[in-house]
Amino acid sequence: MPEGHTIHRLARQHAQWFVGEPVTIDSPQGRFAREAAVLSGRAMVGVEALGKHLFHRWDHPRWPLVHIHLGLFGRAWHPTDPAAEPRGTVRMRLIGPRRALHLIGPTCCELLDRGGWAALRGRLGEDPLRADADPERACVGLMRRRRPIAAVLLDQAVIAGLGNVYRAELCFLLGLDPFTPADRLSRGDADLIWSLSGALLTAGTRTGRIVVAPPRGATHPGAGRRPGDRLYVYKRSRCRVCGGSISRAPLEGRTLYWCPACQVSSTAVPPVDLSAVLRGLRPSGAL
DNA sequence: ATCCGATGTCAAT
DNA sequence: TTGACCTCGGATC
Repeated sequence: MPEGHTIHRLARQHAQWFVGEPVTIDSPQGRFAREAAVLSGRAMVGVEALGKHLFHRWDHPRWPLVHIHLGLFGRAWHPTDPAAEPRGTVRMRLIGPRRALHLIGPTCCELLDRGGWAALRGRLGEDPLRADADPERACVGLMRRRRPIAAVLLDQAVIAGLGNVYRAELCFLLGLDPFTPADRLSRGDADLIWSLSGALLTAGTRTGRIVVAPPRGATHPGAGRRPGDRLYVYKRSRCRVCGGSISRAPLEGRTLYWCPACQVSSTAVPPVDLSAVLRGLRPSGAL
C-alpha cells in the first residue's frame, strides 16, 4: 500500500509507539544485522516522513537516521504482541513495550548520516503532507515539464508522495486528458492539483487507505470492500460516472488507467463535485 | 505447485 | 526504455 499516505501514517504510529520508549532493534532475516548492532541500546528520538521515505531518528552521533523505503512490495506489520514470532522475512524489527515493528521486503533500509539526509531532501520535491511544503515550487516545477501530466505526477522531484493510484485518480477528478503536457496547464489547474493532492493524501493518512470516491451502495455483502469501490478509475473496468469502459496503457513504466469519455480536456473540467471531495476529505485539523 | 502482477525506484542500455 | 530487485498473495494449472 505504499504511497505517501502510508508512510506518513507509519510515521505517526511509530512516533507514538516507539519514541521515548525502551526499544530493541534487530534483524531476524540478517541483512540489517550490522546496522541494528550499531544502534543497539540507543533511543529513538523522532520519526519523519518525506514523500514515500520514512526516517527513524536515533540518538547516535554518526548515524542519526534509519532510512526506510518500502518500494513496491515492502510492508510493515505491527503485532500487538511485541514478542510475536516473525512471519516471513523480517529485515528490521523493533520491539517496544506496546508494539513491535516487523519490516518486510523494503527496497531500502539503511543508516543515513546528515549528509545523506541533505542529499535526499535535495532531490525530492514538495510533499503536500508536510507543514514545510512550498506549493509555489511544486506548481512552478509542474508547469515547467513537457511530459504528460500523468507522468509528471509520478515524478517525486515535483510532488513527493503521489503514486500510481493517486495519479490516475487525480487526473480523473480533474477531467484531465492524462496525456496533456504539464506545461500546458494553467496556474489555476496546477494549484488545484496541489490542493487535491493534499486533500487525498490527508484522507489516506487518516483512514489508512486511498479513498477518492464515496463507497458505493452497501446493499449487497462485499459492496464497498474491493479497493476499486472507493476509486473512480484505477484498476476498474467501468467508469463510475459515465459507465464507459476504462482505458489502460503503460505510461512511465506503470499502468495508467483513465476514462476516455470523461477525461478529454487539457484544462480541468471535473466530472464530479470537487468541493465535496475537498471538504469531505479535509475536516479542520483532523489527521 | 507455479506464475504473475503489484500502491516503486534505480542502474544499465 | 528495459531489467533488476525487494516479497507476497491471488489466479491459474
